[in-house]
Amino acid sequence: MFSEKVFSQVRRVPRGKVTTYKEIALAIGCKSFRAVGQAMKRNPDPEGTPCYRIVHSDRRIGGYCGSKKSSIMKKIRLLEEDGIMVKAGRVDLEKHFFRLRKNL
DNA sequence: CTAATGACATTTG
DNA sequence: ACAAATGCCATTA
Repeated sequence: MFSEKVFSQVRRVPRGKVTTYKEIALAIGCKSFRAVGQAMKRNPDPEGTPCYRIVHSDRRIGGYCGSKKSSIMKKIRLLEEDGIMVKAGRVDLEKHFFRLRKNL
């Protein structure tokens, strides 16, 4: 399943690190960042798949579940628990960006 | 198979 | 920075 591959990448992300939909998509082998997000929505947290570590490429958090603003708050909370400071829906990708692809 | 949608990305205004 | 438009892939109706 496509989602399974997505989850695999997310699990590879260590604590205190985040990754982008694009990276995950590329790491999987396609360019469907959206399909990645969908996989999350369909599976919020199957068994150890912290989707809150997934952020946009613009340093935005985006959503998490349900609406938007209300959901990012929870994401921020979880990210802070991991040691990632989030300000106004922005994450320090340069500090906590985990590269899934080996070569870069 | 086609149409529509989605927690997106990128470009343009 | 935001809005709109376009592209791309997967899933669902």
